[in-house]
Amino acid sequence: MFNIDTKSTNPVYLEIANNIIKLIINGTYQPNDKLPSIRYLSNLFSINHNTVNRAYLELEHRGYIYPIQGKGMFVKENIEELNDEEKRKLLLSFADKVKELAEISIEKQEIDEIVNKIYSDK
Amino acid sequence: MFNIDTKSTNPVYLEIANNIIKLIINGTYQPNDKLPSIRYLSNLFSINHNTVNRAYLELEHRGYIYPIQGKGMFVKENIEELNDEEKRKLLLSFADKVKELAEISIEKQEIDEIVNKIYSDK
Amino acid sequence: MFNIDTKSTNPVYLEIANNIIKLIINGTYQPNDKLPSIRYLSNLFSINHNTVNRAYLELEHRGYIYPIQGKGMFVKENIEELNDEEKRKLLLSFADKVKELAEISIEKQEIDEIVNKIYSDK
Amino acid sequence: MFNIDTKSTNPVYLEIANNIIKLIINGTYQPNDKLPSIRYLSNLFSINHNTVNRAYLELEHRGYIYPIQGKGMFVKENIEELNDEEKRKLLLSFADKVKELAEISIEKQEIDEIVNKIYSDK
DNA sequence: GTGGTCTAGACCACT
DNA sequence: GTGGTCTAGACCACT
Repeated sequence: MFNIDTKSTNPVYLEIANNIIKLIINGTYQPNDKLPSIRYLSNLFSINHNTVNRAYLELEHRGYIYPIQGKGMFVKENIEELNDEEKRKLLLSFADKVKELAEISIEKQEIDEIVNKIYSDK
Repeated sequence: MFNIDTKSTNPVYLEIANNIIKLIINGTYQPNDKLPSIRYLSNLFSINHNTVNRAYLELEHRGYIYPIQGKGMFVKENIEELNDEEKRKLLLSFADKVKELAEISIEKQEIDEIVNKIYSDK
Repeated sequence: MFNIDTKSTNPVYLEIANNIIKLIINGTYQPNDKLPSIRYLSNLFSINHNTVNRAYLELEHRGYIYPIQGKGMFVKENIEELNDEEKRKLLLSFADKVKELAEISIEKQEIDEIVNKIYSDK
Repeated sequence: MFNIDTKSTNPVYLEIANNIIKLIINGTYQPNDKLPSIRYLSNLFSINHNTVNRAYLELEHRGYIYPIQGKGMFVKENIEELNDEEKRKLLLSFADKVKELAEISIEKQEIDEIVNKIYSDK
């Protein structure tokens, strides 16, 4: 379910935050659902709990989650707008990626094949 | 020609290095061509010369370029294999991006539209 | 243990890198051992931390070591091939040195005495 | 006759200077012999004439050669002491090289073979 | 003018 | 405390 790329130059806390946003967008975590505990995720990824904490702080700042003292972090309600904004960002970033490929003369056909393969595997 | 994304979490030196690799792959810089000088690029991007130097050091380590003392940095010959490897990496990273979009239920149609738009603009 | 020759025309960062390679080859540092921290070595040699960092960057590029964020630099596994390659280089460089001496008419006997002395002192 | 290692981290002007010293020590250039012209060597090594000039300046400073205005550079007389000093330095540097090899557990036998080979080829 | 190396100092991410 | 990145500034070797 989680998919943290440690080879990325993204800071680990951002990798985690972005991952959780995707799980919220695709409905894995619904409004008012409890998110995994800091301890659980820090064990899962073999990283320090402060790093997971920082990821949750980031999500709280961005308006995705809220804490309940002593209980954990929970998904906020009415985040459709945030989700749409996030999708828009991901599509823009996708478009940049496609432009990159076009600039180095990758054929459109090669791109279509990759996209078709992924969507037919679903 | 250059396209440095300062909003990226990539270190600036990697943004520069990756940018130059793309310009080598698409043939803007041919084998034995002289690359822009460290001082020129540091002025162009308003960054410290050591950062550009680090980018060129990275490209040298990866086998893309070589220095001539007092003359500048030049593109190596016989880098077809490096270029292919780099293209392969970019396509893999593209596939990951598409998988991300599929996981958050972006419709294939939306993706196809973006790709079509970019390739028809070319 | 460390033996940095500041009189050498080698850049300081290479002196450090080469020194550490020798300590890896002779087994002082084993795979997955933690290397001295950048700050420790920069204090030890009274040089700037960036210079030690550059030495470690060099070793990382050459495939000898890897970093763990917040923990330090560690010796890689499966570096036998690298070690053999490095030994080969040192023996080639040694052969060049001997040729130099032969060319200026140093007697073989003088060379043998030096070699014998060093190996009997071990 | 000349043997300039451009891969060395030695500055090129020092490589040239050291090379000429060896040619003086082994008698290729005798006292009062004229050394090759700056123009000749800069063509031979495909380098700028200033670099050769710098090498000759170095040799002049070290007491090996003297200039005659409009005629060129010549080997000094009575440089036996300098030659001995230089030989001593080369032997010390050779001894360091051997110590290096001993420290990385190169067998004495391997060293002896290299030395024997080079001296029997002479 | 061009790259190579180094210092002093700063701030960030992660432990 | 540990590595990673960056700035500002300096001096060197080579053209």
